[in-house]
Amino acid sequence: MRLTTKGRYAVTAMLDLALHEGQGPISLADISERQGISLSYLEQLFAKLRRNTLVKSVRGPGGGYQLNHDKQAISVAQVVDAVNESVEATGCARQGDCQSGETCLTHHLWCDLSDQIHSFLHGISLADLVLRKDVKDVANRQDRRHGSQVFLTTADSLLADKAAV
Amino acid sequence: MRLTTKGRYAVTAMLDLALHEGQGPISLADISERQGISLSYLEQLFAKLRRNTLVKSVRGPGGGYQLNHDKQAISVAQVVDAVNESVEATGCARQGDCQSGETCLTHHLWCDLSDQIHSFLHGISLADLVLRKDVKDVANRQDRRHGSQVFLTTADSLLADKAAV
DNA sequence: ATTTATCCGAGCATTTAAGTAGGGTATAGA
DNA sequence: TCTATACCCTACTTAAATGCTCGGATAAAT
Repeated sequence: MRLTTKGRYAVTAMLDLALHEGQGPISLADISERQGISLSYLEQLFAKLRRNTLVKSVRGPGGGYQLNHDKQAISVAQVVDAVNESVEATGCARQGDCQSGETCLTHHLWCDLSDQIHSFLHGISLADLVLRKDVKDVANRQDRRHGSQVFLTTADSLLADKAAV
Repeated sequence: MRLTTKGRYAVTAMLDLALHEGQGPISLADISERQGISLSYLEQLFAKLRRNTLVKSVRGPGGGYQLNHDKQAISVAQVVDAVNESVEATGCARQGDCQSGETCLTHHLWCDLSDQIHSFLHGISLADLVLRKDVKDVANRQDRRHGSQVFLTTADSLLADKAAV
């Protein structure tokens, strides 16, 4: 099992798409600038996300990427899985043949751990993240800094202004 | 974050010690044979476990390793930590400076995940594992195969015999 | 036609895991 | 005292993955 910037980048980029939903296709250049991720690396990640039908692309000027499903229907676990970062703690892919064909001493422990992690990440959708206060705060900071027009509710604006002071 | 055979080996080896507690020092050669782990690699892992005072060693013939604390007092999390496999999902070690000094969009998500994993692994002690049926079954199979005398309760013997048929 | 963007593949530096190799040192027992 | 056993330690090797870069191709809007 491993969780590195690869999976974190993927989730961050997908969340960026979710945050700017309704603004048409979002280019990778925008995401790269806002989230501080290398453009070429983003391309590779989005190739996998597209193959897993999590996003759809529009080519040409004004093009970019959009979520292919509803925010609520995309879980963090799906995104992490899509870029090949398995959230699987066993070494035998749950087969139980960890020790030369037989079950190793700690097999079930790692199965339990895998279940924990998977159900945790599966229970969080992009929509859930968009609603979180800490996410909103960071998103507003990023949008202000990179000159994107954001659609804030009055309440959100007041909160953001307060946070900025 | 990463969890590979390194951390799994460490927990498996520590559990082997816990299972054979009261039989004097256990040699790494025994653990190597029972658990199918390279002897030299075990030596490296136990160097770290010893530096973290999780085990104590006895040198010379008849020597080996023993748990340095009570089974109940050693958690899986401690063992994994000892071999430098941090169960930390953030890339900034919780500092919140993930994106060029500022907090990245998904920082809090990975903090939450880290908490989940850590509290799960912290809540499981070696004593807990020793009591599990699946662990007992594997341990009995291993001991029978490698000719070690095991101290079974009558109930355990019956269970093990049944399982062997 | 030119610009903007997604696509696609090759390649590369760095790190880590996992294991090998080959020394040593302490000690129980003959 | 000798010797076998076992811990101890350092250094190397192999393989794989991460996180990039670079160069180019294709599609579409101006």
